[in-house]
Amino acid sequence: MSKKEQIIKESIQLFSDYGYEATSMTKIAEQVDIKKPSLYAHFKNKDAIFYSAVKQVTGEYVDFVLTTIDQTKGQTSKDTLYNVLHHAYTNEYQTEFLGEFFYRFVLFTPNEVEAQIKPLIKRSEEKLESALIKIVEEGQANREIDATLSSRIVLRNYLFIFNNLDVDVRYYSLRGSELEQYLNDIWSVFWRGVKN
Amino acid sequence: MSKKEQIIKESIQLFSDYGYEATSMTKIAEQVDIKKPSLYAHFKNKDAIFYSAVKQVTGEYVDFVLTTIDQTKGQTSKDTLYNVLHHAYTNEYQTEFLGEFFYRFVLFTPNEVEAQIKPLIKRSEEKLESALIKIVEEGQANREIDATLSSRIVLRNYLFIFNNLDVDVRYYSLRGSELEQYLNDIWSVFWRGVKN
DNA sequence: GTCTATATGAAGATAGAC
DNA sequence: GTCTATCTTCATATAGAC
Repeated sequence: MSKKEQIIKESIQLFSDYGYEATSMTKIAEQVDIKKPSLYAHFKNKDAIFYSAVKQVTGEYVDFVLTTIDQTKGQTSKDTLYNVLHHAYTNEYQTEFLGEFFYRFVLFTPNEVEAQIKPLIKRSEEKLESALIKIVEEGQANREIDATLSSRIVLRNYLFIFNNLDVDVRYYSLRGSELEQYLNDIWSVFWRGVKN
Repeated sequence: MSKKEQIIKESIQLFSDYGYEATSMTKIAEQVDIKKPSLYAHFKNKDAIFYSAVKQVTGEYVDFVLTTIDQTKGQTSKDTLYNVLHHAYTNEYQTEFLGEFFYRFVLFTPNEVEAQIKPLIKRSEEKLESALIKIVEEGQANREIDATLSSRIVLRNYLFIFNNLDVDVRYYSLRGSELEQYLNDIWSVFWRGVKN
């Protein structure tokens, strides 16, 4: 791994744990075992490191979810929707790493970099939504999902869970069987609410 | 309003908008129109201001919701649950002010003050949950809500919406009829999922 | 309680040698 | 590319006069 890649990797972890302001260039330099001024040989400034970190995380996040969707296709829509959700929340990489960073900065973007990173996040959301709406519409065509509900409402409710479950997982430190229980409690009411 | 109360009031707004680290003592002093060192006549340090701010916001938040529950009682459980949710999200004080602060620091507590404020937040949640579980159980006794679902599952789903709708409202800047639509989309699927 | 002046430290960033 | 040394700015916080 190049020094530049190392810097991005370690800064993702630090930004995740401490937030933007509380992550100093000194801390980043320590993590990659160089001195602070050497960082400026790789990046123009702190904002540039942050931007690269966001770009990498949003990219990995989209790839992760799209791959999961691909791998779970060919099942019923119910199973696909459930498995995508389940896989996203029982995969350690997603829950311990991507999610923490992603949601921290989606929800509370530092003012200095807001204009730069909002488009990155918006594009990643659009990609996921267009993949998921297809599954919902297939489910309605199959009569698995109530077709009197608009696909927009079903998708909105699914995304509401998909996006916000992360908040609860993090807040209650849900893991293992507790997480499994929580996920099923939320899923079961959702499915009762949309099934045909 | 005393100077001390003014400091708390203005600091809530600043912490809300900029976060903990990015809110400086200088900014707080400017907002209340005194010089920075004068702040230290009222509070020991920045953490103490933050603690007072959290204490006030969590107190007001609990009062707001409990008052809403009281005012909407005597209706069906369905109406009470819906109205509590609706009132919380169409009240400007809640959406523009309490929510922003509350969720910012519930989700991402600054490390310096985490140990002090976690108990404040936990207590406020417990109060709300014990008020809401009663309404759910009444609804099950009335046969409005499916009694084969445990009250814990129903409450969990309701709180999931109640707490996390805020995240979406803020993220998508939902207001007026858009907010109303969003809220109804989420509520309608929830209610289909739990009703008898 | 409020101020001016100041201490102390750490932040982001640069200059320039190697 | 990496370093030491340094600049500048701004942070929290205190001393002590009024």
